[in-house]
Amino acid sequence: MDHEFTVNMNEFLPLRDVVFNTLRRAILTGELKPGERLMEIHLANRLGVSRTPIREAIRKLELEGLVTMIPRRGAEVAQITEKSLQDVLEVRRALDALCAELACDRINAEGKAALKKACDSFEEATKTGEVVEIAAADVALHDIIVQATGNQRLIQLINNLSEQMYRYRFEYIKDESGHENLVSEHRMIYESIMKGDKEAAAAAARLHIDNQEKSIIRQIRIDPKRKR
Amino acid sequence: MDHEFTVNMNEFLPLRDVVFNTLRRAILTGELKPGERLMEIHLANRLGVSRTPIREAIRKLELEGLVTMIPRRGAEVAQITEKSLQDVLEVRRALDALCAELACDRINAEGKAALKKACDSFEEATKTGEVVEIAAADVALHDIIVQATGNQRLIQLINNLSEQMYRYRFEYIKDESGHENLVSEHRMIYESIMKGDKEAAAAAARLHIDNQEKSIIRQIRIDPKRKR
DNA sequence: AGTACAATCCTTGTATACAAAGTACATAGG
DNA sequence: CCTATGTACTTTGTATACAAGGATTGTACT
Repeated sequence: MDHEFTVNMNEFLPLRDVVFNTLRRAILTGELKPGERLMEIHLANRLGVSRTPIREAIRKLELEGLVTMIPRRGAEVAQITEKSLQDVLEVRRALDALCAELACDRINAEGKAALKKACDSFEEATKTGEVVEIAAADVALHDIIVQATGNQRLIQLINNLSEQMYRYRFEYIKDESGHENLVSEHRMIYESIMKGDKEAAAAAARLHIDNQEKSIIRQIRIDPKRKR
Repeated sequence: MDHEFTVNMNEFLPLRDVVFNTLRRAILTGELKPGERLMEIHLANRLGVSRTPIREAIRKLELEGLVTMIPRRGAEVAQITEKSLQDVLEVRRALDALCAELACDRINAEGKAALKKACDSFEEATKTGEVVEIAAADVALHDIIVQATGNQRLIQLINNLSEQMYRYRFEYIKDESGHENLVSEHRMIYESIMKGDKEAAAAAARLHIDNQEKSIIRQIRIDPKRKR
């Protein structure tokens, strides 16, 4: 089996961070599959570095929950179970609702302008039907809301939790039938924030996650990637 | 300046994990103070290990937000600002409320029994006035609720966020005047969960955090440890 | 006396060497 | 033929060596 990922030497970062980003990307895009072993020497050879930066990167991936350590056996890419996805989504539902509420209070004029634009861009994107474009527009929109909270810890946590589902983000966007729903959900969140209606914004954010959850769970059931 | 922490060699864990736990504990208890540099060779000598496990432990502390990396200068204990504490508490408020709601649905018979016992134990502890004992009873009670959710990700996140405030946990318990409040807040949460009243449980959990926040912020204002 | 420059030391970043443990395979015995 | 044991190999865990960058201190010159 041959992987195609490679280090990006342009980055002026410690090797451990380059390796960390590289491996994380490979895991999140599915290039490294759940259950696959991460063997230090192989990775070191492939990435052209020594074991030290590899090991340090793995420590971070470990704490992030993307790899599982097995004593004396090393790291492997964490399995994604339906349960673990539901756990993540359950937390995200609460935190996205919190984001929406906080954004109501804290978003400023330029944030509002950006949000309006992002909302329109998303609607445009759905019309093109380009999955990648839609996904990007979706991320951009949510990012504006998250950033508007000004809560660094919250921003970090949401980003981390979102990552856990990156492998499935295209799946639920591919489902064309959900597009009108996505658009109207975004509109709902957008309008609630504009009005400063925290209750409505939180409710809309929760509904948005609920629908994503349904979509993702359906995809998993159809194509159960979890081997064990 | 001399630190007294030492490794616990009884543990049958990789050294990196022993070091990680040791350093984390030292940071959370305030033994290592914000802004203090973590120099690898010194730590290695003090803990009787080589630099490798130290470095790997620091990578995890870095991702956990307990240390800050400065390029070519190494790690130092992360500063705690009032803003960062409020950020943490804002997230905890949402997640504790979520815990309370989920616990309403998911707590089982033995969980209920344990919760009742923990609630009584806490009340007992406040009567003794022993700060350490009160803190332990408080943790035990909250832990039962958190565990009752059965959501591993949520459990992990709450534990991590709680840690960020360990340095202040004694401060707000020392404040004797707040004890009746703490007891009644716990009772409120307990009863709401027993009744399965999610709304009330969530509200009580939020109130509980609100009061802790007030107490902690007051402490910080009195004794502003942040140097910069 | 103050400033600028240089040399040295300290610390991190990275690579490699060595030890221990676990696994797999092969061989021998029942 | 199946099982059990031993040996060799693979891989992690830990230590150490080496290189490079930054900071600090000392000295010389203005």
